[in-house]
Amino acid sequence: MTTLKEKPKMSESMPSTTQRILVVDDENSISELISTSLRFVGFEVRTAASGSEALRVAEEFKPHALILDVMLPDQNGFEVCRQLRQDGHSVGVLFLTAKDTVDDKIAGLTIGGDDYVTKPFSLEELVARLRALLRRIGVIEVENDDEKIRFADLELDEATHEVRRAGNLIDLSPTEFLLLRYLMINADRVVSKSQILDHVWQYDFRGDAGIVETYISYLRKKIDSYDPALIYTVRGVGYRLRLPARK
Amino acid sequence: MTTLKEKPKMSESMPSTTQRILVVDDENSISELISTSLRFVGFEVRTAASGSEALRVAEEFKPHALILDVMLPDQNGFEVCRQLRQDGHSVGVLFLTAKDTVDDKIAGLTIGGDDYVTKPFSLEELVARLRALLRRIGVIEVENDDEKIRFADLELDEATHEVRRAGNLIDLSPTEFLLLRYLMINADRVVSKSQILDHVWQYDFRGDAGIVETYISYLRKKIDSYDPALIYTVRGVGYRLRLPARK
DNA sequence: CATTAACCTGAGGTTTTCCTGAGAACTAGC
DNA sequence: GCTAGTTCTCAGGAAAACCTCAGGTTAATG
Repeated sequence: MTTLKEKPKMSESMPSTTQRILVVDDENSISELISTSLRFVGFEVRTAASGSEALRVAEEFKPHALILDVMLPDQNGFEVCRQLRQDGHSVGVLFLTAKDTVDDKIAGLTIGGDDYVTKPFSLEELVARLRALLRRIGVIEVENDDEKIRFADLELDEATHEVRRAGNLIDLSPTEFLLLRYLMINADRVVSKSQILDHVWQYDFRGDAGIVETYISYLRKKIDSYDPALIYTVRGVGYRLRLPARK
Repeated sequence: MTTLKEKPKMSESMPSTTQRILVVDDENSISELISTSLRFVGFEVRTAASGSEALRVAEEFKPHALILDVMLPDQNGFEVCRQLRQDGHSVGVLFLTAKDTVDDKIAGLTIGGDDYVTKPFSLEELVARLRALLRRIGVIEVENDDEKIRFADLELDEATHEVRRAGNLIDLSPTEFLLLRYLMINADRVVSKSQILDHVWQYDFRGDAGIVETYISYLRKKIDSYDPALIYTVRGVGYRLRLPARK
C-alpha cells in the first residue's frame, strides 16, 4: 500500500522516513486487522505470530515500535520486550492485553514511553496511542509539538484529551471524543456510519449502526449548540464535518 | 440489461496503465454484469467463482483491487481477503454483501482502504465506489487530488457529495446525485432511458422507465433553474447533457 | 391539421432514513 | 457497594426519498 489519502490535514505527523511497526499477535485476524489499518495510514508493517518469531523479524526489520500482545504461545510479551531491549534495540512498545488482565502488573511493566491498550480496542484509539508513543520516544519529530487537531473553531488536544469550541472547554465521554476525532481527521469528507463503526467502536461490537446516530446526537448537543453547526448529515451516505456552505 | 453502447471517453480517470480488477462471485449473472461494466469503462477484468479460484487467479493476475462477494461456496470473502493480504498482496477490496447481512457480518469491512456495497447495487454506485477505493489506496495517482467531475458550470464532488451550479450549492437526493453523475460522465452523449435505468437504479428494479422521466424532471427543477438549461431531451432516444447549440 | 406517441410534471401514498428521548445495563471511582 | 457517568437498545415521530399514476403538453407523422 502506498500513499495515504485519508489524512491530508495531518501534515505534521507525516515523517520524512516511513515508520516501521512490528505487530505481534498469535490471532491471525487481529494482526491482519491491525496491519491493514496501519499500512493504510502510512506505516510500514511486518507481523509475527510468536515471541521467537518477533525477535527474529525485529533483528532485520528494526522497527521503530512494536504492537505486542502480552499473551503469546511461547513466551509472554514482557519477556520479548526485555530481550529486545537487552539486545540494544531502542524501541517503543504498545502492549495489547485482555480486559481482565491484572492492571497493576501491566502498569509496572509499561515503563518509559511504553503504553498499553486493552482488547477489544477501537482502531482509532490504537492508532492514536501508537502515534502518541512514537512522539514520546522521539521518532516523530514535530516542529510545533502540540498534539492538536483543529477544524474551524474546534480544537481537540490528543495529549490532554481536551476539546474546545470557540475557546470553551467541552466535556466529552471517551466515545464521543473518539467519534469527534474521527470526524475531524476526515474533515470535509463524508464518512459512512459503517466506517465510523469500524474505526471508532471496538472491533467486536455487534450492534447496529443506530448507535452512531445516537452518538452523533450527543455530539451535536455538546459541540453544535454553538453557531454555526459543523456536523452535517448526508442522507443515505453518512456524516460530514464542514463549515456552513458558501452559498 | 441492455447492451452498452458508449465509448470510454473518461479522459482524466484513464490511467497510464490499465487497472486490473478481479471479480469474485458465484452467481454468474452478477459477475457477468459487473465485469462487462468494468471492462467497458476501461478496466482489465478477470472473474472467479469461488474463494480458492480467486486465490489462484490473483496469484498470476495480480489485481489492483478485488470485488468480492462475502458469500462464496467454499470459504467466505473475509477469509479470501485475509489470505491474499497474508501472502503480501496489497490489494483493495470492495465487498459485496446482501442487504440483510448488514447487521453483524459487516463489521470490519471498511478498515484500510476497503469498502462495501450491498446487493442489489446500482452499477454507477459500484464503479464510483471502486474508483474511490483505487484512489484511496493510491493506485490511481491523480495530479489534482480533488475528486470532482465538471461540465460547463456544473461541479460534482464525490468526496463531499456536493453539487454546484455556477458556484451555487444544490441539494440532491442520492438517486438524483447518481443520475446527474451518470449524465455528467456521459456528457454530450445521448443516453437512453434503459441505459440510465441499468446504471443508476439497482439491478433488480422492476418498475418501468417512467421513473427516469420523473427524476429527470426533479433534476431539471434543481439544476436547470439556472441558465442555460443543460439537460436536453432527444425524443425517442434519451437524454443528453450539453451546452446550448451554437446556432 | 388531426392523430398519436412520447414526454413532462404534479399529486399523493408508501417506504426508508434519521433524530432523539427514555430507560436498562454496565462500569469506574469513591 | 453506592453513585454518577457512560454505553447501548429501543421505539415513536418527523422528514426525506422513492415510486406510481394520470392528466397535460409537446413533437412527429401522415
